[in-house]
Amino acid sequence: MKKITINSVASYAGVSKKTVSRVLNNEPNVSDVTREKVLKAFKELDYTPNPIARGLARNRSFIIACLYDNPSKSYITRLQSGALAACHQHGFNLLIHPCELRGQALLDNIEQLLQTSRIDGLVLTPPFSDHGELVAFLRQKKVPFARVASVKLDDESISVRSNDEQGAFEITELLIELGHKDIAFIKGHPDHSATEQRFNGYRRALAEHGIAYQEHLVEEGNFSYHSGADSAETILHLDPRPTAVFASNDYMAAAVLKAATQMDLKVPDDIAIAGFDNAPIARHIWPGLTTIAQPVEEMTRLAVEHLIEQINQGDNGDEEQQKEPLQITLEAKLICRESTAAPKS
Amino acid sequence: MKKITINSVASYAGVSKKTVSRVLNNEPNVSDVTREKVLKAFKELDYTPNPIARGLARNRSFIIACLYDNPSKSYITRLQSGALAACHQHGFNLLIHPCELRGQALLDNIEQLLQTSRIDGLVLTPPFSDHGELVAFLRQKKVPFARVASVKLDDESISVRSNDEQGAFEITELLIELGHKDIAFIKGHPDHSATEQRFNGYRRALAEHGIAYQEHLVEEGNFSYHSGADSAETILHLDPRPTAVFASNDYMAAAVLKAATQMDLKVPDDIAIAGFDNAPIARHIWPGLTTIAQPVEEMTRLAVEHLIEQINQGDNGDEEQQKEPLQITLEAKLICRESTAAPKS
DNA sequence: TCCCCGTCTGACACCGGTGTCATAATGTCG
DNA sequence: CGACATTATGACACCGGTGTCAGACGGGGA
Repeated sequence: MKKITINSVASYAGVSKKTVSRVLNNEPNVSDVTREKVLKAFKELDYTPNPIARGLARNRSFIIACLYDNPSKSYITRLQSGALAACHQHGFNLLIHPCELRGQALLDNIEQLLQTSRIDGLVLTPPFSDHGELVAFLRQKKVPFARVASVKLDDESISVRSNDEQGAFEITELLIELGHKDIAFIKGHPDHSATEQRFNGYRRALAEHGIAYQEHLVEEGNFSYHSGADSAETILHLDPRPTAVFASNDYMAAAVLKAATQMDLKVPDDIAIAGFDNAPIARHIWPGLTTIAQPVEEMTRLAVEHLIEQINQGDNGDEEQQKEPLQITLEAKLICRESTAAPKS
Repeated sequence: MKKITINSVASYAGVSKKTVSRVLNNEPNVSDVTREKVLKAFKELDYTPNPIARGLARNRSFIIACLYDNPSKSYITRLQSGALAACHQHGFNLLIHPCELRGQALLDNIEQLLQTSRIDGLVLTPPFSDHGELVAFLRQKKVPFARVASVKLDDESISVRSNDEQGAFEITELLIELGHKDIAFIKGHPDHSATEQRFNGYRRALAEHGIAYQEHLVEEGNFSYHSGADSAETILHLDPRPTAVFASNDYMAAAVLKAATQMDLKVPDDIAIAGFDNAPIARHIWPGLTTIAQPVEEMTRLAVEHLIEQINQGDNGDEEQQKEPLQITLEAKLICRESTAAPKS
């Protein structure tokens, strides 16, 4: 099996390289007859253009990278799967790039990534989506990027999110309507902008239902299971004990559930528990966790789709013709499982 | 900021392109003085070679792809993280390629991947590691590949595994030594070769301890939580009920735990449960699951490391000089948590 | 001194595509 | 029917590196 290049195709079809290239890229000014000849040659020789050569000539790699630093494996794989779907649809490939937000040298790390892999664009996922320095850096370098689940909308870049504040509001409201008044809250990681959003939703629900905010019911977490366990330790030993706990994600909620079970508390009768994200664990434990499901795949898919669009159009001479800042908000969905019910008394 | 190419460096250092290239690739026959001049130019111009151009000239992409089809998110991310570690260390990048084993066109899918991304090598993870057709296909196409956790060792390709049979043996033996005699078993996905290995370990432990194998205690699963739930349904309603359940992975074990809890059975007193893999869920639930921890990252890291070595040496003229079939087996570790204890009576 | 040989270096073609431009063929209008 | 615009096509340089080969240089043996 010998290699089929554009030259083979050209001589087989009896035309020049350039004409073959025209057909490949759907350029105008190719007669129907010629086009047919070339297409036939493609098929008969089973030709696939070499993306590397293409990349060199057009200064493109057809690769985008996905940045993340997230403790939740399921979140990561959902991001990846959404990104991949969009990539494959447009002939792109995806590079994954986990890296630490707090690393002493995030920007250096990214710079090196850009240098060594020549990616065409970047998808920022939490907690990078709202990292001001990084965003500024990418803008200055003119690297196309899109943000997933970012909060700070600056009207200049692609951003796809879901409404965390509203989700947290709804789940808190659910607890309130079940009759809970003392609802503890476990915050997420301070670097994630979702953390503040979810906290805000919690407070707004309390406020709208005339329930006083009690600071001692709020614990600092960081989205990890471990931090949830620590917070649970404090919350479950309060006197009086709150009748419900709303944790900013499912891992922390699972930790609360485990701690409660170990203390022989019945969930949801003795204490109701709610989480956020609809991670697999939410339905793998008993009782299943009431939580909020976000369309993570879809968010990422859309973000990447628009990113690729931007990359491709930046490629045309038209240059910046369309400063169309795409900002999309998708709906999150409340999922009720067994971990929430009315308080006992 | 203008682009720095090999030409800029060459003229800055006052040498030819080719000499710069020699320095870049650590080729011999460059005088120390010249080398210093070029290295100085690298630093002062802050030069990074363009991997795409390099790739075109040497017919390499410096990218390898990781194939998987696995329901366990944590397993996937562990694979990825091990593969990435090795890739980054050697200046490679990683492409992820989830795809369905059962797809009508696995080989077409892979062929397309090879065509469109020109990857330098492939990492096969379960269940692809033992996919005979795929392996034959890759050999025929002369695509370098390495296998993670494969069972069929054919002495011709790189393969890094851990001993599943032994792990399953140990965990079964643990249950037996605790006093269990009726130990149910839930099999994994039939396409995964680990499934048979784990089953074999279970049977060997029974045999070595003089316990008769009871076919009705064995259920067919497929590694998914859902299949675990189905199997649990059957097993927990057997009369007499077995005193222990060993599931082929932690998700299925978690499903058994959930089902048992819903039936008001106490774990481990009424029924002991063991899993496999040490997935996060094993320690996120109560009681924590006794399980087997495999060094998945390390396995993948080693596999990729040797894959890259093979790729790089195949690049030299030496051609196949070293038919060194690398097959490594790493240790798995038994982790005891609260889900196992002696039977009640 | 001459010849041979190993070391060091650069000119040049090449990898497999794309961009630019010139030119030929065709159509359109006054 | 000639002037000119438009479409179709190919020659050639170019992207940024690497491989091949020839030539310059210096040292050692005859």
